[in-house]
Amino acid sequence: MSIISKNNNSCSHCNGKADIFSCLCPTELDQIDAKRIEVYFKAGELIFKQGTPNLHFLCLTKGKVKLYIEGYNEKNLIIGIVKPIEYIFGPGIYVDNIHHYSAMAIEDSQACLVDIDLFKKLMRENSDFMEEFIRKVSLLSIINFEQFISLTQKQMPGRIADVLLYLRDKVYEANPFRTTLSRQDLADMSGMSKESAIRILREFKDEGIIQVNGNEFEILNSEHLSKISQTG
Amino acid sequence: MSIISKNNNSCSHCNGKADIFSCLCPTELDQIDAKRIEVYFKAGELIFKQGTPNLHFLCLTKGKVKLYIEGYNEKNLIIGIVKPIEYIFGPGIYVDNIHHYSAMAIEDSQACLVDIDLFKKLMRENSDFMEEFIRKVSLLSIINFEQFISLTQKQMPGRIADVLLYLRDKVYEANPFRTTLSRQDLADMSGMSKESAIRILREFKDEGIIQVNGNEFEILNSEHLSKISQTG
DNA sequence: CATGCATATTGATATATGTCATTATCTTTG
DNA sequence: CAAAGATAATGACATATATCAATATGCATG
Repeated sequence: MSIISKNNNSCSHCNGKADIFSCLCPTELDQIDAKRIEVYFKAGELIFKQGTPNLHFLCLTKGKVKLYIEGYNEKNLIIGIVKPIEYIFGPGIYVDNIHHYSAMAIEDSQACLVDIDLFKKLMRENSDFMEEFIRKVSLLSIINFEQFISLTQKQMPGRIADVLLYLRDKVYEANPFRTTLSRQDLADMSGMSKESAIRILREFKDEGIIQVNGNEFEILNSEHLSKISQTG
Repeated sequence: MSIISKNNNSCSHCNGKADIFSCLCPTELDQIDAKRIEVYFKAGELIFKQGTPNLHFLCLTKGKVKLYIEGYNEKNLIIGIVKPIEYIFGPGIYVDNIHHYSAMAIEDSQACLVDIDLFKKLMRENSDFMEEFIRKVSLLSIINFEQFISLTQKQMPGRIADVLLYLRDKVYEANPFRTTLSRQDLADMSGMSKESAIRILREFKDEGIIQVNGNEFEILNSEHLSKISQTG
């Protein structure tokens, strides 16, 4: 991981896409610009680990990152995949300054790190910015509830369907899509064993609902998949 | 449900226990006092329902309330039990003004309803208050993660153990404790069928880990129960 | 190109958990 | 107090899911 601060890109460059920062005036953006650190991560590299101090607010500008809770018996639960330009920040910021999940690059990635204290200061000074932030936190929480219900009340086919639809609609925004997530990752997203995930994928393939070729997936029958998602 | 506004109690009366409001100055508290509505709910009454507009921030002053997501096939997932003096507010406040879970009194309860717009206004004006609010939201999120891991990675005995420890330590703060939660509720807290919950409780009883008498529970072997919680 | 290592796949089997039917217990109500 | 309705408990059984072992496939490395 290599650190390059203050390169030719600036915060205002990201600003167009990165909604939350559009609440900040130029002076405020400059403060962030002056203190932000730009970091590159290779695919597979750990960005931060659950349990370590949470010192930065992170803005992903390139690549993709998986967020996962490290649970019991070496099992992980992937709670989301982040793509540019989106933010990575944990609930620990205002509680205990500890990361409550881990983040790992699943593609070569680039991120800006903003000092948490500066971030908090701007929040206090700019209530539009603050409200946008709360909106983001709240949205995360709502998405969380959905995954919660999916994992606790649906059977395996429904959960795999949810993962496939999530990847197509929210992560890759394409169909077919090629993923760098392993089968183990797909299992960690749907709360089941790797073998079970593979089996369900094969069933979907046999039924003509999806096409699978290594890491390339294509959803052929969207309606059927949505129905499986709903009937659990 | 009967509504009585502006009774002899005031916000400052609750203030001592209700940390978040201690950030407000008397003038601000008066604004809330002037607009708050005090409501009584009988055990079993619905306080608000998932999907309906979220117009109030709620402060529970008496009784107990269960928060639950209404999922598929009439199945509910209880995400928490609230006791006085704690707050009830959903992530919808800053997103879509919709309740994303339902709330039901499980004991005769009393709550103060504060208009969401006034609440948001105070948040904008008082950044201490705002930070306390975010702290609360974040804490909820962290607790959520824990339940998430419990439900997705532990087997039934571990999940029931978690529920029992939660009730003893966080809800009733007593041992033995008497609950108004039904077996179905306990099942909804641990993501399993009512029958399974009953079975596990009986096993714990047979092994001398707990004592059960109708709705009165006593944890006899705390260490063993914690171990079960940890080994999943 | 061969070798080794990681990942993916498959099948057989064990286990956890849900469902259904039945009985028991408690609570309310007339 | 009896009857009825809810809730709780139990057992038999079906099914979903994990585990384990074996094999296959892809991919990097020398």
